[in-house]
Amino acid sequence: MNYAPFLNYIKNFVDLNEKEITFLRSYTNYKKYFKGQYIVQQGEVCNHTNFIISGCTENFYIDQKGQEHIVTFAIENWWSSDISSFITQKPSDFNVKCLEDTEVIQFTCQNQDEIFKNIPKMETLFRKLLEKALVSSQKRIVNNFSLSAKDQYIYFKNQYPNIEQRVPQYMVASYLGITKEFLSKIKAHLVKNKS
Amino acid sequence: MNYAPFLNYIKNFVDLNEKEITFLRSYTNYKKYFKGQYIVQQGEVCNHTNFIISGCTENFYIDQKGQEHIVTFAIENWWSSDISSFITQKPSDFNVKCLEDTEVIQFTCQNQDEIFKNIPKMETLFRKLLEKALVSSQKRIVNNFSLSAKDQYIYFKNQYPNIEQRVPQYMVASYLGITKEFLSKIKAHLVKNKS
DNA sequence: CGAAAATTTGACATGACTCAACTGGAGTGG
DNA sequence: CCACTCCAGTTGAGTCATGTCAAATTTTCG
Repeated sequence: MNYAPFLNYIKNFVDLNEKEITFLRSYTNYKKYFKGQYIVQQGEVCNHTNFIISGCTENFYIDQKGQEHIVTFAIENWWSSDISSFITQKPSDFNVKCLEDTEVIQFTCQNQDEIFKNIPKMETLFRKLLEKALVSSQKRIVNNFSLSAKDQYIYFKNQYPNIEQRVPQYMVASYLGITKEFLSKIKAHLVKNKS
Repeated sequence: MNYAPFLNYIKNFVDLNEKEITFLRSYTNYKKYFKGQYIVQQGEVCNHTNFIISGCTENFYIDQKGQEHIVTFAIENWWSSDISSFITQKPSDFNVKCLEDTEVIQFTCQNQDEIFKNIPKMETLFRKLLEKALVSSQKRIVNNFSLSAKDQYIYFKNQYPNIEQRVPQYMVASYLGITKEFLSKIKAHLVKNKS
């Protein structure tokens, strides 16, 4: 079990003393998932928020037509859960699935409340994380408005340079909301006209 | 000046005692804007978060091609600001403009910090609001993936029944990310095939 | 090596956009 | 009260970005 990356991450934002760290440890736990395993399954309640120590997850759903859509990826030092299900404790509309063997630090909804009650700094941290997540979610909507599929792909590559090599291309297409065939054509076009 | 709706709103989530209410009042202020007035202008820092007592605002930006895109509307009991600029205190990419005469309760970034420091319940409230905002932002991305323009329009009408009558149709189109002409055609089609 | 999965390519289809012309109210001023 | 303009909305013809489907090719991995 490998707890240090989690504490290092937190240290970037707030300072915790020994007692707080001990508390935090006792209200979180380590878990290892294997490639292909589901952390959350559509229809089940998402019981944990997960901080990724190593590995990679996708968050996707299946729509009425049976088509799969990837909403987010998450890698080391990111958070992964279905926040909607987690906060309401109602069945999730999404799946969270491991694309690689994945180690996480996780906590339940009740434990999150305990942590926030006992370490208010942690609530401040989470509020700020949520602010940032909201900004980047809005940014994605804005890009959808203004950018062609090609430009959205370029934006994605710049913003998440580490992800493209780790996931198959058809998943990138799904994340961008386009077909795998069309992404393939975009890439062919980029190779021809640039570099 | 009309402060009660703000307190009523807060009372839905947390209980504040007299002292806390007094504190809150002294760290927020009331302001009235007129129809057409800008609360935030693209390029300026968004100094305030605004809670709308009465009226209606739009949050929009102008893209490279000079085209206007509405990102959000806000009406009574909603929050209105450019959160990205507010939290970073950097120039905003968006405009916030009043579509009607609009009364708000507002506070600055520093005052928000003071409020959270002195009334931790308020930070909890904001964390929860941010969670919900993030969920609905993600929901919009998901709808973009799965729904045709027509179905997105239907969804919009159901979710925001109060807004459509208050803003012109071309703004609804902009919010949905489609052209006004196409929305007009969608509506004609809906009238013919249903009702 | 062989099978399955992922990617590429091409022909064709379609949802949504563009542009331009038209309709119909809502002022505004004479 | 009419004539004029302005703005929002409608309609239609043509176009373009992206999707669909199917076949061919490449990569991955047991």
